[in-house]
Amino acid sequence: MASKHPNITAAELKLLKILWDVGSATVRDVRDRLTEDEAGVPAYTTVMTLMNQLATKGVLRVDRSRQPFVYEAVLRREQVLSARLKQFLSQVFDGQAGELVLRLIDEADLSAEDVRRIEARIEKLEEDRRDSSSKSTGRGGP
Amino acid sequence: MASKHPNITAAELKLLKILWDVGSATVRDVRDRLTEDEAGVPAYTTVMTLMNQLATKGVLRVDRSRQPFVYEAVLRREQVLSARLKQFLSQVFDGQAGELVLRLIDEADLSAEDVRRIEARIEKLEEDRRDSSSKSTGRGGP
DNA sequence: GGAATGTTACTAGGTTCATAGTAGCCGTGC
DNA sequence: GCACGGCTACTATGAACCTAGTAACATTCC
Repeated sequence: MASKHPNITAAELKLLKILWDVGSATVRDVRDRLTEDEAGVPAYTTVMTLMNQLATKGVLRVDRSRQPFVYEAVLRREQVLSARLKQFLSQVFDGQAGELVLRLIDEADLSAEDVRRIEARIEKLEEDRRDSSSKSTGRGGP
Repeated sequence: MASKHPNITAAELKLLKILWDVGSATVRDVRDRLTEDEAGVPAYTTVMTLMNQLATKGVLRVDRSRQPFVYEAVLRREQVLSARLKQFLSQVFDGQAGELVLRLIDEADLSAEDVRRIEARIEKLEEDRRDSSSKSTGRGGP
């Protein structure tokens, strides 16, 4: 059954990311791309189990007309990451996004490029807000 | 056994937050403060079990000289939230903090105050970086 | 001191999760 | 057509987690 926001576990997410990167892949393809992190690459059948779980949840689509089966992500990266972020934000930071951003600026090492982009985005956000409130404030005349 | 980064589960974190807020509390105090979310307030003994698990992990200290026992957080809010953030950042966003910040700016609804603070923090960060690179770039005059 | 009430210690059940094995199926190569 | 190699389906195990109950213990109030 396909829910719009299925619960995706950590191990599943790792596989899903690979699917997003390569577009579509077989179990073997995915397993080959798993970088050895701590505990080594999981067994072939473990990867298959996880991918089938994802398929059951409606996160992946399986093309069974090909042999071996070809898997492909149904949910877009954007959706999933946003849902995860939202959940994390409320669970850990009680929804206080401002706090989280400040902390990231302080603790994560942002590149100069990152900083530039963030500034631009903040600038844009403020402009948008000025524009949408200008009719009521009367500010911004000729 | 007290580890510096024990695994704190979602249910445990909820209790821990209360402890951070009130300083120290009994099982009953904590339970009384649990706001009814989805599934109602858990049983008294459930709260106790969780708090004892936290104590076992070294997250809480228990004063057993008082009756009922009084619990208090050992780990500071800062440490725990930072560790969680770090884990989330690497697990979901592959460590790309810039991406995460941009997404928050776009999707979370930041207050005007939030935006102000973020701007200031970014400004400060850039100043710091200018200062620390001025000796090598030769910029900044005699 | 004994009953009532609250607290703690211990135990347990049900769920999700990560991991993987085994048996059987299917197509290929000879 | 039959053996072999890879693939799939099904099943299993062990850990972590959330929840909670029961029984024993302490405290207090008469």
